Amino acid sequence: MSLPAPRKKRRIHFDDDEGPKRSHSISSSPSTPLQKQREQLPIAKERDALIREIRENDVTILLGETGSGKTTQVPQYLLEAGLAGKGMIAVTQPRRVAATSLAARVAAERGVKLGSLVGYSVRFDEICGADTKIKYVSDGMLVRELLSDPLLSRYSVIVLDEAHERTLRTDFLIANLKSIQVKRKQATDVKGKGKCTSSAVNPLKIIVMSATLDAEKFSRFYHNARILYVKGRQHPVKIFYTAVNQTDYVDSALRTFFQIHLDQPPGDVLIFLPGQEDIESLEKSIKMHAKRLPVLVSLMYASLPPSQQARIFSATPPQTRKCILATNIAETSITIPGIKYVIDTGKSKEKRYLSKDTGGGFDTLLTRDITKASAMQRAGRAGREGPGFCFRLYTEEAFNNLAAASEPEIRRCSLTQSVLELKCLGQDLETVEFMDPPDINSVVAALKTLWILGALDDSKTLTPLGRQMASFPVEPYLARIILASSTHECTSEVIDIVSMISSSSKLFLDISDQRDAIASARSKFRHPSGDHLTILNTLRAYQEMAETENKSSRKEWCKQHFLNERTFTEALKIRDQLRVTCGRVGLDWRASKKDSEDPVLRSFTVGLVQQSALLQPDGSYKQLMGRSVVKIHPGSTLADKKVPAIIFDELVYTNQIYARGVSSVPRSYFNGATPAIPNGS
DNA sequence: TGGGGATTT
Repeated sequence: MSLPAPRKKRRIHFDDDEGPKRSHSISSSPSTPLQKQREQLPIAKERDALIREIRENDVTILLGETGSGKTTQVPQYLLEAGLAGKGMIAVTQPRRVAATSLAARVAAERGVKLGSLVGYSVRFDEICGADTKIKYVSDGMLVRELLSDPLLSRYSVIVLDEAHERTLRTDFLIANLKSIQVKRKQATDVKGKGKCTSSAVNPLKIIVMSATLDAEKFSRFYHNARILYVKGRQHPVKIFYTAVNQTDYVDSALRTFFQIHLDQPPGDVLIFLPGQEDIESLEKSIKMHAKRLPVLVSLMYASLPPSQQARIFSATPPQTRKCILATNIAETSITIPGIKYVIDTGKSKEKRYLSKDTGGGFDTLLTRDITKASAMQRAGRAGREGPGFCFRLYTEEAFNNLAAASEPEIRRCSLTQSVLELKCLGQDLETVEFMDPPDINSVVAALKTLWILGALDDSKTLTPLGRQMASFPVEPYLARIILASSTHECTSEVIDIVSMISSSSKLFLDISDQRDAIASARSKFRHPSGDHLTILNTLRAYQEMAETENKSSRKEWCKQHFLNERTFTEALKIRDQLRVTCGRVGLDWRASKKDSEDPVLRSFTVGLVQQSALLQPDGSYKQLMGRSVVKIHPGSTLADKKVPAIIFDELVYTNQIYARGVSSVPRSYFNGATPAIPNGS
């Protein structure tokens, strides 16, 4: 290791600052009755004013600091005030785990069984009944509901929580709810005059809840809707900045950690870093310098094996300080108890989709400065259980120059799926009023992709094929592959692979210093054509093993092969869902050409025609549709192989443009794969 | 030779 031991004279100097303070709710003592706890929440004082405002206005913006209790209390206030009427109250959340745990909490507060008065609905998991009035839902779930019920008529109030996160799906809902509210108002007016007796369409109330100062923007979008503020309940977090800019944030983090470790009272430390590589490097440095002063180092990032993730929750032994090195997974998704000190490098990795008019576009993954909102969120992690400290490895001036909030996803993501969903609702992304309009190039790229996939015709009209594609809960290109498998009679195999690809957890675990062992453990699954059929082999091996083995041996088998069992369990749920959808659109999911790989690869080529490249005379791969030279990702079974043509699941630009999820196909498969393939170029 | 984080009738 090249990092020198931290020495006194090279201490990093932090300026003391009385500025931004932020922290989180005090967890209530378990002996207090739930009703008492409810009354003590900061929002309880505002109850009557809140109900009055919401009753009088169609849209309300609620700016509530963390710990105010808005997410659990507002729906109950609405219910108690009779504002739900005959309909339901929906509360959207960007993350499924939030939706399920909030529902459980609110059910407990009301003393009812989960799934009766209070329920939740997320993918694969719904606990609701005929008497459910408050329903916590993932934002994606409500988008899907919109496709079958364009007026969302079951709901009388829709609460969009965590709106400041600006997920693609929340923005999609914000835009649609605005026009739904108008339509439902018109329907109610007409009904009131006795001209309509059919449906029971009731007016819709919208409540947008946000934790940052974006409230004005939400208000402007909804005709200057009233903004209500609710204070949070927080422990103070003292913020420190560096006196000068740091050039090496990993080295700065190391020095700062030891300054805390040597000089400061007990308390665990959480260090925010951009990615796995920095985390592993800092882990080595800390361990090397911590010989005499015990430190328990644990790591936290999404692709870390679950068994190692669990370590961050273990109790810290006496006389030891726990130090957690994490990506921004610890910013919102995971709460770690016992943190008193936060070290913030001010960096994170950000994925951004670059649409190219020449091809399918690609994702970039670059280390960037965080936003002010993110910096405040990180600092808040030090004050959950008591007063805390946050050391920012940048100057106060640098903080002041950070962007207030990150760009909404609608300006960073591929819009292919959203355009298809809007087409199903009879709308166009070009004309729908969004809070932040998408980049026109992204819209054009999405339209082009959908046209190439056959979802839209030459006049941008939704085709029957496109409607079928939209009914599958996977990305349009994967839906196209499933539909193509019907022609090639291999839907069974294709659905197996598509389920694995669309699982959110990575199948192949990676531990940097065990790469050789990993490669040999997995070699038996390897298929010569590449990653798609290798995934199929792996799934088949898992299922064969799972038929006879119990839970702990299954876990052991996955560990031996460095595979993530969560990927299999999630994929099997997705597969069930896809099989049901196949039945609904008239596909036979049992169709199989046993052990014949050609039909499978032919089906994939239909959906991946935009994600393909041809071998050039100089040995490089160049996009079939597009001008970029791409390299096969080192993690692929085809890395370093030269084959005439490849198809791939995605392109990621880091240092080079890498193709991931790669298979080799004959060039002839591209002939007539879709009507859109340019001749001979 | 390399992987921020969510999510889908």
